[in-house]
This record gives sequence, C-alpha cells and structure tokens, in this order.
Amino acid sequence: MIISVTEENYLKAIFSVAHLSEGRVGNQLIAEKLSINPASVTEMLRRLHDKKLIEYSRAEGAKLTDQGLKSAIKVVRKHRLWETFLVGHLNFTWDEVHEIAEQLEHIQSDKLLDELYHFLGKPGFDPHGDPIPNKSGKMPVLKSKILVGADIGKKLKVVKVADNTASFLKYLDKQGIALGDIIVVKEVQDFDRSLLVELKGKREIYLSAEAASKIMVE
Amino acid sequence: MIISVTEENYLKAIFSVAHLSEGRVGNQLIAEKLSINPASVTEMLRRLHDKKLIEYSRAEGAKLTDQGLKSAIKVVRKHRLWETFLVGHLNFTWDEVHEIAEQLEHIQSDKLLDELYHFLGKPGFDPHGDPIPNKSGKMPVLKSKILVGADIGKKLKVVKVADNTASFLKYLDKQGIALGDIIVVKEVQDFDRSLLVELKGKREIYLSAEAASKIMVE
DNA sequence: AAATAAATTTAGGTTAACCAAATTATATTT
DNA sequence: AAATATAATTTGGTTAACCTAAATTTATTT
Repeated sequence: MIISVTEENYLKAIFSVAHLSEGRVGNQLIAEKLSINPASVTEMLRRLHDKKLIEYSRAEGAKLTDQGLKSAIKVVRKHRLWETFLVGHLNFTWDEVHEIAEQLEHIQSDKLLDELYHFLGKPGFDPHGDPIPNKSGKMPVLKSKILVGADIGKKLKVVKVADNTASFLKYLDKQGIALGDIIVVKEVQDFDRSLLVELKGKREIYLSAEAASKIMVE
Repeated sequence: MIISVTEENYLKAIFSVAHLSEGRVGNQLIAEKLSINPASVTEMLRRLHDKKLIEYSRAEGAKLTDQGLKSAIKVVRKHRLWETFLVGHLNFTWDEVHEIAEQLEHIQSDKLLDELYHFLGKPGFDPHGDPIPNKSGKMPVLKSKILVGADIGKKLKVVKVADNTASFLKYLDKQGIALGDIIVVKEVQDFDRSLLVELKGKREIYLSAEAASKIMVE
C-alpha cells in the first residue's frame, strides 16, 4: 500500500502522543502537533481509517491499527537512523539534525534502510539517546533515570535527553555536557532544588532543577 | 525561492535534453521524458516562466535561465553524489541506485550537500562515470571515447557508460565488465562490427557494436 | 437541567499537479 | 496555395491537502 508523506506524518504524530490515554488521540492534539487546522485533521483521519491505518470514533479519538503502528515505527526508525548518520559521519551536531531527518525519514527503500543500519553498526540509540526500533519494531530499553532525584556521590553516565529542542541542546553544549559524559551529583540546594554537579571529574557546575529534569543518566 | 519537487523534476528534464538544439526544448519532449500529458507541461512551463526559471516561447520552446540552470545542476549534483554514496558505502550496485537517488536528490540542505561531498572525498565522477558538477556548477571533463572505433591493441580503461538502464548495467555485470577495468580491443569483425576484446589481461569476450557504443574508455 | 465552553464536523473554497478531449497554431506536403 | 499532419493550448474535470466560518456535538459549569 502506498502511504503519502503527509499520511506518514499524521501516523507519526499519533504515535508520538499515543502513550497518553492508552493510544487514544484527540483530533485537536494532532492538529497542534502538526500545526494544522482541526478541520483538516477530521478529513485526514477519515482517509487513514479507510486505509485501515487507524481506528476512529468521535468519542474515543484515533488509535493506530497494527498496520498503522508498523508504518509509524518504521518512520521513527528511519528518522533516528538518519540522525545517527548525520551526527556520526557528516559532522552535524545533535541540534542541527532534526529538520533534515524529517525529510530523509520519508525516503522509500527497504534495502537502503537495511544497509544504512549495518553501515552505522546496528545502533540501539540515536544521538539524543532515543531508542531506535529494530526491524521488527521493538524498542531497546534503557534503564535510565532523570538526574533530579539521583543518588548523591554516585558516578552517573549521561545517556539521553528528554527535550530535543535546539535551545536546550545548545544550552547543554554551552555547559559542556554531552552524551556519554560522567557526572556526579555533589549537593542539592534546598531553596530551589538546583544541583551542584561534577563533570567528567573536573569542573563543577550548577544545574537548575528544570534542566536536570531533562537529563537522563544511568 | 521555494522550488517544489515537481518543479525540480521539470528543470532536470529540460536540462538533460538541452544539449539538443542549443538549450531549446519542445513541450512534447519534456512530456515524454516525464511521462506526463503535454497539456500539463504547458501549465507547468507557464509557472516556471513566472518564477523566472525558464524563458519560453511557443516557437522556440523552453530554455533554462541562469537561475533555472543553477537549480537543475544542483539537483544533478545531489543525484550523483547520493549515487556515489550508495555504491561506495552501502553496498549498492550501480544498477540499483537510480530510483533511490531520484528521491534523495530533492532533500533540501546545503550543509548536508557540503558534508556529503567531503565525506565522499570530493569525487569528480559518479559510479556510472558521469561527471559530478562542483559547487559552482562546473562539470569536470573526461577525455573519454566510445569503445567502437578505438585503436586496436591499445590498453584502455572503462570510465563511463552511455546507457544507465538497469538492463544494460546488469548485462555488463554479467560480462564481468566494471568501471576502471582495463580492456584491449583485439579484432573487429567485418560483417557485424562486433569486437573481440581482452578483459583485465585475462578473459577474451565478444561485444556487439551495440554494446561497445555504450562503453566509454580512456 | 439549563447555560456555557470546548471539540468536532460540515460546507464551501483554494492551490498544485495531474488528465482527456477539443481547439488553435505552426509545419510540411502535395 | 490548399490540404494535411504535428505541436501546443484551452477547456473542463479530478484528487490530495490544506483553509475559514458556521453548525453541531459533547462536556463542564453554574
């Protein structure tokens, strides 16, 4: 079955918010996610339903079918593999890759996908630490936790960020924090819950609770 | 200026046949090239003219403006760089890459293009031996000739093919002929002008004049 | 339960790309 | 020069994605 670029983007949008309320997604949420008018969403959801890519009822909202889920996950897989390629081999930084991956994720070729995967060394996680679904759609699991509330004095490795906006990624770059860095929490300030942390056994810096809640460690 | 994927394909089509009759291309030729109805071409040529990407008159046909030429060459550059990547790093054979490159050539990112170019080692020619335009649009020149009519007994290197259809490329693979191979013409048969050639100093094979006219050597 | 607010759908309209069939220009024959 | 063939255009229509504004549901208050 042919699925258009636009249709793929809808599926991806539904997938990305499906963890809220057991896979059921309202019309409006999709509209916001895609910066599109709700009236247009109604139209497209009908089409996706006709193609058996989603279940839909006005009361319950949209939910991906097995077919729809498979397609959505494939797009995510492609997105994250391309991001891995761009950062790993073409000197992109993690805050630059998103828009380009949004284009590359729609390239249609199973062989390309397989070969890219092998070329990259069968990675499990992308440059942001997000899991890359394997060919059959399973996500590798990281037992990571957020930095807020982590044990004091323990050596922790930065494995993921929970916010991929360019502004946050740039902030981390500026602070000198990268994926894979070893970090140790020294103190927690009572009054604002900000953290004093030691970076790579060298520098000590302060992180706001806000920032620390978006840094995942292991 | 935003140029749609479809518009890019029209520019590319005009570019690819522009060497005939000094850059002037008739409506119909474009229609054939793109497997599209001539009526649709009329419509699109008007749009391309409004965008100042082509000059157009009914009598003279379409001709790329500087802007249009620049855009067309950029698409060609992207196409050939991606083909080089697919063959060089992802285990594709030269007969498999065309369709995928048709998709990849429309990815929009100057940085991606630059980085890919460097990653590939600033190649001058793609896996088919076709020249890759440099950033400013200039094509590297190969002083290659077709195998038909080449000197007998001279060592020649296969540098390009003049037919990129999958069927011809597969035929070459089957004959064991690849880009870069050294070839020597031994005899020319009078009655059908077929060639007896020596491949890599080892095997001797017969090539039809038809096939030999599509093999470029240096 | 009635009133208000929020979410969804309908109705009517747009633009980019396409098509087939009919028409009009331009070339080529005879 | 008239007749015929070829090429280009116009006309009227389609589909995928979008939009705004109005109407309808559904949910939440008072």
